[in-house]
Amino acid sequence: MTQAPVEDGTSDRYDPHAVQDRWLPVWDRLDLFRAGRRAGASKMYVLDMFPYPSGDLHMGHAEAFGIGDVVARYWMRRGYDVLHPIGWDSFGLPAENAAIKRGEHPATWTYQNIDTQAESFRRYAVSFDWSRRLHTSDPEYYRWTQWLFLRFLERGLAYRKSSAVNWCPNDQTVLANEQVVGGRCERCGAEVTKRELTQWYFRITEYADRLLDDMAQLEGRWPDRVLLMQKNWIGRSTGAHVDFLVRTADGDRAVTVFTTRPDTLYGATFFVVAADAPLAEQLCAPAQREAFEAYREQVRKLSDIDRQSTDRPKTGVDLGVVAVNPLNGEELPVYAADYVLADYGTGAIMAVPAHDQRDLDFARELGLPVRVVVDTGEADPADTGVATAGDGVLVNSGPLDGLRKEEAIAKAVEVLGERGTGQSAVNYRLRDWLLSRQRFWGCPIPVVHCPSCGEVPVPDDQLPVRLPDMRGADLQPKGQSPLASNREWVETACPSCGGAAERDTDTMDTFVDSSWYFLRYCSPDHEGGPFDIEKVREWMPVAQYVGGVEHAILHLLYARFFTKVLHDMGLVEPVEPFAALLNQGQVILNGSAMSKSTGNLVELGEELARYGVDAVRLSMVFAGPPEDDIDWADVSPTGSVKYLARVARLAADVGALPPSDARDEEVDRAVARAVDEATRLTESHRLNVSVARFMELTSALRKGVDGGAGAASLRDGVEALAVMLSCYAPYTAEEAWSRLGHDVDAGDSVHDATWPTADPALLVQQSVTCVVQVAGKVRDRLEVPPGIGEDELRELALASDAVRRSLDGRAVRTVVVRPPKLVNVVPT
RNA sequence: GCCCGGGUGGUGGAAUGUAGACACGGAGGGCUUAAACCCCUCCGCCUUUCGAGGCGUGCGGGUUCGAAUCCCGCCCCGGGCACCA
Repeated sequence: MTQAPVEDGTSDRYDPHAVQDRWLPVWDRLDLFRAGRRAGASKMYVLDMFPYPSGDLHMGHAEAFGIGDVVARYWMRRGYDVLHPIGWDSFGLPAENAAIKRGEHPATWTYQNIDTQAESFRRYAVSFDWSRRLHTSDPEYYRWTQWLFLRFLERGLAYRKSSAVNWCPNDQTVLANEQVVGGRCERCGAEVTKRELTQWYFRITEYADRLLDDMAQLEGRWPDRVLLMQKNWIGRSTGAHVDFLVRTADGDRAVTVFTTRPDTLYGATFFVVAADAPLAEQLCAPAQREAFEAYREQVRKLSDIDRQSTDRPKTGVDLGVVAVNPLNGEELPVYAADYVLADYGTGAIMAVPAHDQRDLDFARELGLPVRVVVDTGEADPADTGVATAGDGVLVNSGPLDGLRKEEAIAKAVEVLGERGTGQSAVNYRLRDWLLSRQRFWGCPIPVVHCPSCGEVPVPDDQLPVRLPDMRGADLQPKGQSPLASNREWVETACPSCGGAAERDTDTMDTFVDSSWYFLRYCSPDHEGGPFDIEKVREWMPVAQYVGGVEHAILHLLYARFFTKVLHDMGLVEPVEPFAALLNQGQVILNGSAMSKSTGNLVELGEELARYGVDAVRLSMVFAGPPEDDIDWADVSPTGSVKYLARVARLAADVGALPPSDARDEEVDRAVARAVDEATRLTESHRLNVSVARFMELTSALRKGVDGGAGAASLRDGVEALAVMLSCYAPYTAEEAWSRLGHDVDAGDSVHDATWPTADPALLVQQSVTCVVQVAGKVRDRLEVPPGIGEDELRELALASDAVRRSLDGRAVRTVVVRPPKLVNVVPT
């Protein structure tokens, strides 16, 4: 598989593997990337989303960490004290599943993979500060995950409730809303079903407003689409809570609904309760009980996917009771239906078929009346089947008649308020974060269930609640955590009364672990708390976060939530953890995602063996903008190898030139231009264009060498190139640096060098190409001084032969002059 | 269905008043006993008297002296949400 080194036929060979073998041990010894090395320098935190240890690194890691490394190294070269840590998100389902399959312990599998990945990262030459390495499955780490959980519990932000939850029948565990994608389990793809279970939640909904409003700080620094996805996911809608009185067999009962359209209250012609909500059962008249239960059974059998399919006809059942409209006293029939969701709003709605499509569909299905109360100028929904949701003038609405929609909403809320039957309200699509999992390989929930004291938190000084070893035990998922079968572990003394009690047997969602790891990196060995507040103050927030868009509404939302809670606890200063975010694209192959199961796969290890680390890294960034997907079938690592060999050859040639002070203005200008542009381009993450500038500079320097240009200029130019390239292709840059005569072994590494600066005087061009257009078409090009005046340029342009020829005798109407770059001559 | 993002040579992609930088790929040439490596030239489409001319950034309009870029309407591709009242 390994290709013979590229023979360049001239003075020097460039063998990428030999270069790697030469410099890697030297770098290890020089310890170049430890945060805090540059005392007094400004601090900068550059972070890559930490990996999950499944097998060795793959092409996706190479892309993401390659980009992150360019960013980190760039700021190091710019003189910043950069924190660029690495760790592993090492709890989680895949470890457990793999372990079950291989009959191994999850820890064995996990830590073996971590070691493999760590060694691969080292060879891939990512500029990590290895002294801060952490694993979320270490007791030293999860002790503090538990500590944080207890703080959330104290603040009422962690709680247990019984509810219909997402259940993955394959993984045999509950899932958070965020982990259900299109009705399927995010991990395994199985269809998710519902189960009524008592589970632990984080009250993330309490932070919904701040999660939404603080996004203003992130605008322009996070990708727009991530902000938009979070905004839609939180889904704030404003409207009103309205209290209806429902006449049940057991007497009258107030039932509140949420609506965004209180203005349409007079158009309500029926009332609907979610069939699977406890409320439906409570309201149901005895005579209808049998029909209701049959319907509810039918609903429960539906999978989420079927239930959510949009073109399914609306179904429901009459509950045999009526709800009283608080505005006009009208009695409305009450239905149970599955198009109303139990866990959004209050699980009950007032139905206004004329102005809501879903209500209209239901009304037409069951032959219920449709009453227009907002005249929008459109045809009657009862005839067309199309509800009118737009603005208009209120009709058939008593005191609201004649008002426009917005006015009517305000008026309706006012009237409801006066009568004490409603008020304005805000509702969110966001649900609380279900964090408990019925699986083994996770952070134990530090709570004890005591028959007399109830839920008792484990005292801080008894943390961590260690995950028992359970080597050899059956970890097969069976619907409750395997921990439950370990009686020795489960049975414990109540921390409060000392009586016999049982540990909570669930473990936490791994997204809890990853919601604060970036804080732990600031002081990874801290023992007095999850992190050293002072160190966090020094480094946070993360200046540049790099990771995939797949975490747009999972990890990124949770980490933002955690940071806000910790801010409220006075532990963290910023309210946002990640000041800037870069979403790198995916590496795909022949148009589709790489996947082991379909065999559509390129192994990173093989590519590295074939082309070398630098060529793979360079190909990744040169292929296109960082945020775009890369189809590996379209890239040419061979081209990258050739380019890197050119650089090494150039450095050898220039390094061999006899010492001289001779300069060359043309070379100096080319270098200054490249430095100036590459600086801006790297800083704005336009890495592919930056590489193009390096290639141009390389060609210019080659031309200089072959043409006998001044040695001092050539030497400065290759040094500048080596330093800039060191962020992109660290091995080759070091090799070039060494060939220029730097004693790397003695500590003079290119990775400790300073990013070059461009002399502004050299950036001023002596002449500029001015484009001369006639009627907007380019007819001539003139070389003019950059400071040329408008009048002078106009005359010069009008005197051009090409312009005269093109005008062909026509008179000139106007001349647009934009010195020094453009003249547009407009004929009549 | 609703909400985003995007359509530029054979390919990946550059370009905010010169469309196609930089590459990949292709053609031709140099070096070589030969090949590889390396170096040079050319490659959007059409016409051409070789001077140049016409057409071109998904399609159709518009604004402007000037539009790949801004606006309107379509078409296609990708992504997010999906009975959220």
